Amino acid sequence: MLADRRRPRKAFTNIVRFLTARGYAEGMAGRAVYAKGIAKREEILGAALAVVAAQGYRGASVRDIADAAGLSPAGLLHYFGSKEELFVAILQARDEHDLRTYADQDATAAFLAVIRHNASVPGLVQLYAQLAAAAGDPAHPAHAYFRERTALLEEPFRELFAAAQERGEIRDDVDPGWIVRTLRVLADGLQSAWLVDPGIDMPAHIEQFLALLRPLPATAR
Amino acid sequence: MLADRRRPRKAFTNIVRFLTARGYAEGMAGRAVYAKGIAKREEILGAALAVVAAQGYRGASVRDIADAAGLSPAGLLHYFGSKEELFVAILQARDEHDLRTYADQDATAAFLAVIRHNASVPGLVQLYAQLAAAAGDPAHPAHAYFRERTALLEEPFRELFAAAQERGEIRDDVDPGWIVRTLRVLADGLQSAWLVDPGIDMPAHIEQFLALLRPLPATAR
DNA sequence: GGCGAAAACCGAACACTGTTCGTTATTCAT
DNA sequence: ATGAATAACGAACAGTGTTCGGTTTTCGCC
Repeated sequence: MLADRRRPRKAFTNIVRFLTARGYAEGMAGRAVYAKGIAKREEILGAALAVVAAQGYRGASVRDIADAAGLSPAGLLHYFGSKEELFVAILQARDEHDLRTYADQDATAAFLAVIRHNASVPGLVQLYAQLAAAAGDPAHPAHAYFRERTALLEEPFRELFAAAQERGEIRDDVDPGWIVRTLRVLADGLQSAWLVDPGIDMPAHIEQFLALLRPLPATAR
Repeated sequence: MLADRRRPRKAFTNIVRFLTARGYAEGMAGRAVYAKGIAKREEILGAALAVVAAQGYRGASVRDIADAAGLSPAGLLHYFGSKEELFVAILQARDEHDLRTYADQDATAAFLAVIRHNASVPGLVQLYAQLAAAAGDPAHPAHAYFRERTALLEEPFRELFAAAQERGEIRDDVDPGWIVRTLRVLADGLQSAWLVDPGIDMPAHIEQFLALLRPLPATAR
């Protein structure tokens, strides 16, 4: 019953397992089943991201992406039901990659690492920001995606911060749910702002916020 | 030379004056000069917002908006050079309205009042979130708009928070620039998140953040 | 190893998008 | 009342995402 007092580690391994088991990740990758199809699907995702990075979200048409992937528009739509679903699939692939890459790190360290890495892939950030806004429409595929993703990611983070509170590492007069939501909303907003003004130092900004959460110096001095 | 120690009031009056003088507000409202034209321009703005509120951002075509305003698409484009500029003009009109409405209030109170009011106009929030994301593209009209708006609004807020720090009302170990940027980014991100999950209490969330800025109880107890 | 069902893929068409252009009708200062 | 600028339109345009019927390719199974 005594709480584990060691530093939190491998925070996301259970999420990764849950996601892959659920088919959220590359397992049920749409309608691709043949070996060639699976490879092509991956190629399309890469081509789409490259086109977005090169021409921006606005300038990325299905025809452009299909050309870049060596495919006709109709051939592309065979894998992803629509352009919107293709874009969502890119974000899902990114999630899966990030989870696998940072699964064995401390939660906040992984969070900061992702943010730091994002600054090197503006095309992806642009796509994310655009879809996060479009997710406001319940009919948009991104809506369900963001709802699921948020619920899935916030839960373990909440527990981690609650544990950190009990350990006395962060102030105990703030709700862990509020912290997690703030971090998410702050990160999303920062990325949108960073696209407009690349001078913004996203990791430093987040770290400043985390510093605000440190406990009051009542017992410290 | 002694600083005014009263509570901050009428925080935005100078901004309003600056904006209107610059033509940012309804003064240089595009190409409308005749009485009928000015009225029609206003009608289009209202119709566009109504269509967005009713059909969502995605479902709001130029033809729909033109119909709602009793105009042909070409007639509409006479006032606003493009659909994107029309949407930016809606946000500008909103800014102007908000500034006039809350100009005589305390800055943070006005900020919270705007957020609170936004929860009653989801169409407008959706439009704002969408354009804030699109502003990442330097070629998009929203880019220049958001850059100007950010610079214009953050400056006085920064000074207000710096003054509040000197008055000892908020912790002095955080950069006022960071506070202001965080508030903006937090508000923007919250609105996007609220569109996905309307259960979020935006004003309460912001107030929680402001509470974190209150000075440490070093002298208090 | 060839059969056949399913997947992969395409060409052509479709409805719709935002925008341009030439032209006509209306406004309003002089 | 005149005339130059504004207001407004119809028609056309290139481009969009998507659908559909059909052909080619893959690959497990007998």
